[in-house]
Amino acid sequence: MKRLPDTELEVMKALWATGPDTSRTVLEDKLTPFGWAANTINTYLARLADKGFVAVRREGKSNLYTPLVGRDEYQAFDSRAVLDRLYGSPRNFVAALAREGMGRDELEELQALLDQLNGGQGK
Amino acid sequence: MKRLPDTELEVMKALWATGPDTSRTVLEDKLTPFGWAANTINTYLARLADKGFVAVRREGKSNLYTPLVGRDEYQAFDSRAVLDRLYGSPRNFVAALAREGMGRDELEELQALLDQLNGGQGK
DNA sequence: GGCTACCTACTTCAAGTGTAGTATGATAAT
DNA sequence: ATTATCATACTACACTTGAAGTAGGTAGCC
Repeated sequence: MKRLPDTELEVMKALWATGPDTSRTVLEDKLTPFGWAANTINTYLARLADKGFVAVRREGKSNLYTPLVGRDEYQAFDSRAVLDRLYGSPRNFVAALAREGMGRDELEELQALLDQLNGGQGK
Repeated sequence: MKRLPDTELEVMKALWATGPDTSRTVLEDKLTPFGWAANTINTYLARLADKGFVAVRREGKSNLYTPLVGRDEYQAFDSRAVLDRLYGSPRNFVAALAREGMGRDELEELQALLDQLNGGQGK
C-alpha cells in the first residue's frame, strides 16, 4: 500500500462515509467544501482506481464507485507510516501533540482508550 | 509552516542530530544510508534554505548549515497536521495503531507518558 | 603558472500531484 | 433525425519532489 496525496484522500474519506456503489453526483455533494470542478473529482477517482483503492462499476449511463481499501485498514497502515517517518514511537507522537497543546477532552479520550487497551487483555 | 517531503525531512533529521553549523561532509556521513549522490544532498539543502528551514553560512571554502526550525517545533506542527488530515483526534490515531498491532513496549511507554501528562498538572 | 581536487551554484529530467479543459458518446426532448 | 444535455474518458499543464549532471570558482601542489 502507498500513502495517498491529500486530495485523493479526501475523496476516499467521502467514499468511506457513503459506503459502496456511490454515484459521482453524491460524491460531488460530499465534496463541495473543496470547491473542485466536477472534472477534477473524476480525475481523482480515476487515479484512485489506477492505484487499486476504488472499484468502478458501470451502471447504465453513469459510474458507481466503491472503496476497495477500508478506512480502518488504511488508517492502520498510515498511522504506522507516520511513526516511521518522523516519530519512531507512539510515545513520541503523543508527546509532540502534547507540546502543541492537546485539549483536555482529547487527553481524556485518549486515556480512556488506553485503559481499555490495557484492561482488555489483562495487565 | 508547511509539511516537508520525505527526502527533505531526512536531511532535517540529520541536521537536528548534528546541531548548528554542520558542514556538508558531516551531513553526507549521516545520510549514507540513503545512498544519495553528494549533489543530491546539496539540492535538498538548497530547497530547505528556500523554504526557510535551514540557514546557510559561508565559512571559507564551504558552507555550514543550521536548522532554523527545531525538531520539537516541527513535530508539534506535523503531529497536529496528521490528525487533521485523517484521524481527527489523538484517540483515533492511537486506535489505528492498536489495530495495526502496537507493541507491548510501545503501549507501556505511552501509558507512562499519559500518567505523567495527567499527574503532572493535577487530575 | 598550470593541473587537480573539491565545493557550490545552476540546470536538467522524469514521475507525481493539483486542477481543469476538450472530446466523445449516450440520452432526452423536440 | 437533430439538437441540446450531461457524464465520462482522455489530454493538458503548471508545480513539486526525487535524483543527479554540468559548470565554474578557489586552493593546494608540483
